[in-house]
Amino acid sequence: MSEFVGITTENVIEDLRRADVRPSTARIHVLRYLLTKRNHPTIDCIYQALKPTLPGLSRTSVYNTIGMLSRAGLVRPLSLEGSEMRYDAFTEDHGHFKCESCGEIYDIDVTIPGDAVKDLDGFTVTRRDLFLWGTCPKCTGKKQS
Amino acid sequence: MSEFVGITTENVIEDLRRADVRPSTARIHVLRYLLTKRNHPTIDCIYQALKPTLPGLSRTSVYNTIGMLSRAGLVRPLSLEGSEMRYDAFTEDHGHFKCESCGEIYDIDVTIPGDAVKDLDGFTVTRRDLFLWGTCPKCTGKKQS
DNA sequence: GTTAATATTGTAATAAATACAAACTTGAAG
DNA sequence: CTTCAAGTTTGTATTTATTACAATATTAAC
Repeated sequence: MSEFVGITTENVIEDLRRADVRPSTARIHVLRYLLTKRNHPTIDCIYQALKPTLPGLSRTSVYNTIGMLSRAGLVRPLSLEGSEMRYDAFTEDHGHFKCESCGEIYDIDVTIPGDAVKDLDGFTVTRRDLFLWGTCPKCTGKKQS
Repeated sequence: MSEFVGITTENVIEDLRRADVRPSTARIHVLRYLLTKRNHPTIDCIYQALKPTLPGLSRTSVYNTIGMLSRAGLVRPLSLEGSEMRYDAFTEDHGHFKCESCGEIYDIDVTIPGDAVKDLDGFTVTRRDLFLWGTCPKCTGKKQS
């Protein structure tokens, strides 16, 4: 059924249960969407994508669902531009690159050594993100040709 | 005149001229505000703070001014939450910590080694930011007492 | 001072996010 | 199977950040 091996509806329900989130229809579909398409969608992206499958879906529901999934730690919000929030089902530590030409967002591997961040005595860090902006290879290629 | 040594109105005008930005009243006041108070204000903070001094100031002007200063590289926008953009006159490479308890934003020293970010062949990076979220020492203290 | 170029104002429009009450689901207990 | 209470979802209304734009004002070179 799933486009990707290992991400079946059953798996998604399992994920939800493990995080103590009741596996309702909306939640299953939203999380499944985020896990299969890993394109950092906005609320509206998710809404538009799921509308055909779930005709009764409302934008507010997507907000609620995403809020629930974020609180449960299954999804992490990222604020790259300040206007439209984006969401990522991939919660392991990694960075994000936003191409200023095409708008595409890429996950990037980051290993920040402990001594890179100084003078943080007394601070408790619960979440971190390295954001990079610039031009992606695709767009660099286009400009040159 | 200035609350801080070294940031006089003349200095600010100099900064603007060097960046090829005409030193108009609004621009001088906004940049001077950002350079002296380094509190990552929102557009509305700046507007409210400067209103008494510049009675005719409009919110739109602050947007325009900040837009100009950003394009000129004198100010850098940071998106920490996705709803309200924040701005920083400090454009050297550094990170940001947002306290989830009191909302305060702290500048943090960061030295990210070249090899910390992998697989970025072909990407041109023009801007980067390490964001940290968590609890600041002040709030940690409050909770314990 | 005049003039042309540039900045600013203020209103109106757009769009994201939240609040909330009414309607609907869900799943366990009788 | 039916009922009930708890939890979800909907859809409208509201709030708030941001942008668009035309009218007005300011700036700086001549």
